[in-house]
Amino acid sequence: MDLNRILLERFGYESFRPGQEEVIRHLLDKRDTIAILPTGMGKSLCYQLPGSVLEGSVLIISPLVSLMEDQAMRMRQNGEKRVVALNSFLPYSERQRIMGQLQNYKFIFISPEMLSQEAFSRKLNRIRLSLVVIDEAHCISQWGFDFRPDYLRIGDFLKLKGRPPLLALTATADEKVLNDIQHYFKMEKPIVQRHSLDRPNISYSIVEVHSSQEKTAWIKERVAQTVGPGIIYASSRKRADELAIELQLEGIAVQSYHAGKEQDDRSIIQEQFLMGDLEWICATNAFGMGVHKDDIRQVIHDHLPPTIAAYIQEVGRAGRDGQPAAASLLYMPTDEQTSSFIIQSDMPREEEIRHYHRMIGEGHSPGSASELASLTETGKRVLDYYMEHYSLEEILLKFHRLSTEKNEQLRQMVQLVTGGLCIRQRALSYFGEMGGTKPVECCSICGLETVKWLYEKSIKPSAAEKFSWDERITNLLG
DNA sequence: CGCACTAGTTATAAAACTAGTGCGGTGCTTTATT
Repeated sequence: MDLNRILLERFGYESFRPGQEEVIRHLLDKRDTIAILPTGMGKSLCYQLPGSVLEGSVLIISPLVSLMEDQAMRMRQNGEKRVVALNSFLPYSERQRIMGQLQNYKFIFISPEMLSQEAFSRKLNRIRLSLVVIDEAHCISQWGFDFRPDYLRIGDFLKLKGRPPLLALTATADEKVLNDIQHYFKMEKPIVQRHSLDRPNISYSIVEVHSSQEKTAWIKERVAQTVGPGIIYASSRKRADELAIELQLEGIAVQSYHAGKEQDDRSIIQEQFLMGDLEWICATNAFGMGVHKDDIRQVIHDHLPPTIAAYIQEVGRAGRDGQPAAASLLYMPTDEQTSSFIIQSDMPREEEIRHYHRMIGEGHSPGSASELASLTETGKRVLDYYMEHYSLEEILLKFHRLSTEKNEQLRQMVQLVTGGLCIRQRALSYFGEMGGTKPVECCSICGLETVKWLYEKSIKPSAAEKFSWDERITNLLG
């Protein structure tokens, strides 16, 4: 098949980006494929092209409603009209209508939760699928086990005999994430298409301080003196708000972003950041997925991310245009305990698990049993999944392992920060890469010259060049 | 677990201690007996 001709005729591109053609060929050969490609390397083409030549529909499982809406909108803008994002944003009647004629859509975006619904998966089983895509597939590791158990149920759905090839897409995957993807999505001898995670234009630095006031002062000075746009990652919503206010008082165009804000506000803030109306964003880890902004110059961490994979993912949002970018992480020794607490806090404790299990065994309804066992709503739904699949002893063992794993991952992150080794090399070796040539501005361990470009604040674009408010709202509404 | 904040303590007054308290991330889905 002449893929280059199809690429030009249907998509208008002269040539493939690195990795794309290989992934597409694997899929056309009916092989399960895991593609680790940096964001902005045209991941969506990897399923759009095969989808357009194969018979049947492409099912794309996406972690966020906003992400699927965004991608569906882009596809429609590019002329593909047979695309639909099925989610709770749609009125019930509309959803029913779409479900009734599902086979007429070429590209169907859904969440893992939607896939778990009987009515929907039955419908889906009756139509012909040419390809199943799991976008941002690392979410299985990040969320599946203790937060969004429906990620684990995707595998149950895919068990069906004669399913089409499966494509798992992600930008960052360490060995554990790769194993989780293969195992829980029940992939068969998948081909792994990798692209190096090294980003030579990003320089890393670790800044050791002794209090959060010192962190605040450092951030204020840094943001005042150096170029944006940038993202500041904080560990709590409160801290993100607090930093945003501090910086606003300095006259910086900045807003905070976290899950405690209204969805509409979140969309507008993200859009303003993309358009350049906001120079900085102070955010929790809620910010990032689906943010297509190439010119982010800095990422600052006010806290310790829970894993190296999460850290590299957040840092990787800088410098996608290939121009120099700086990643700075502020660290004080007590940060380890704070991070440790956060990652352990939502996991059900052994006593709660035993209690819940006993109450269900005695015939209490899941609702009342979870209340009696003082479980959170999330904890309950997670346990419900495990109780459908495992015995009590197996569940306890699984949670024990999960907890140990989380601590170990955090320990590795601490090691990256305090170990005194080259940060780039240490991070790359964590992903099993040897590390290529060392850039001049590598990291604070290797020694950074005064990074001059950081202090060359450019003139801001005039307001006239930007979109008007009305246009922006129209864009938001798609 | 650690941090920020509050209330209570001291004792011829105000600020400085101490003990106690609350808080800490990520998202999907809700179609029914009133």
